[in-house]
Amino acid sequence: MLNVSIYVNMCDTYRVMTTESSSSALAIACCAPLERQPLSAGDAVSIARAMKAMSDPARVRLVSIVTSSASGEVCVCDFTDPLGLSQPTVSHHLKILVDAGILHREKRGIWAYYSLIPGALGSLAELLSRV
Amino acid sequence: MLNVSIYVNMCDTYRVMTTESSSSALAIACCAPLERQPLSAGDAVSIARAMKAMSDPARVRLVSIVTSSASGEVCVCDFTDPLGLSQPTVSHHLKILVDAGILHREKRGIWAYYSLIPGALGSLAELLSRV
DNA sequence: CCTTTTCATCGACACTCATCGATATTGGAG
DNA sequence: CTCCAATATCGATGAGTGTCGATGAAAAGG
Repeated sequence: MLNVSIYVNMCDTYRVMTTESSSSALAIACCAPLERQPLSAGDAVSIARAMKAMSDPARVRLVSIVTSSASGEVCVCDFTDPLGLSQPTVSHHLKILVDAGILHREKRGIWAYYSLIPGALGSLAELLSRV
Repeated sequence: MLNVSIYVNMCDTYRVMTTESSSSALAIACCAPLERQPLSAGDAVSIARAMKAMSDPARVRLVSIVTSSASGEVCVCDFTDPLGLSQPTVSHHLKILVDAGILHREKRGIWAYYSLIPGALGSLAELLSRV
């Protein structure tokens, strides 16, 4: 299917004019030249996906509880009470954080222990600097 | 209304036991002590809100186009074509980025110029390090 | 075997959000 | 003042998401 843009502005007309002939029209146009190549659509999706993992207050607190733990390992039952959320909801958020590569899950006996993947938050911050 | 937790686990029972009497039950429990205080609910909401602003691929690309611009100023008409989105949708995303304190909007004549607020992305990355 | 405990998954619901077309608003040009 | 171009806002809609209760899965113990 063809991607047809309905919204047409004169700004694009100015761009075509300036690249093909004179540059006198640039002064009154709004089009700004690029200094470097913007992020590709794929890179933007990756960055947005990583940010979305930390875009919920419950998940931010989950990560905070892990980083605040002395042992670095926290089991699910330690999350439910301080957050005031049900156990299925906590498990749901933990899964999102694991899928995003932020938390690590290790099952030992009955309990599931969650720990922070080293450098995960750092690489998340580094992604922001690349935008 | 009273907040009643339906989900009850023995882990909490262990915690009460250890704080009130001996600590022999701690070894078999899953409860981990805290090294420092986790983020408050309010702080978590603030951080999550900031992250949500960058949790959409279109908004990530919008910011990237601004930072890639030689002049540092980009008008709306420069956003629509590379993103393949309609003009109302682009305006919608730009408003979210402005409200989040990431972009600055300046209306000059017919056009609206958007520029990056200095240090906005840096403080966003700094927020992550505080989790 | 059966029971208990922890945790994940499922199904459903309400709510939010990204997107668009239509319309309003603003500012320049004639 | 009238027309037009650029942008913001509105209303609607379909997709996504957070939340929960109910249920399933797995492990430990009797």
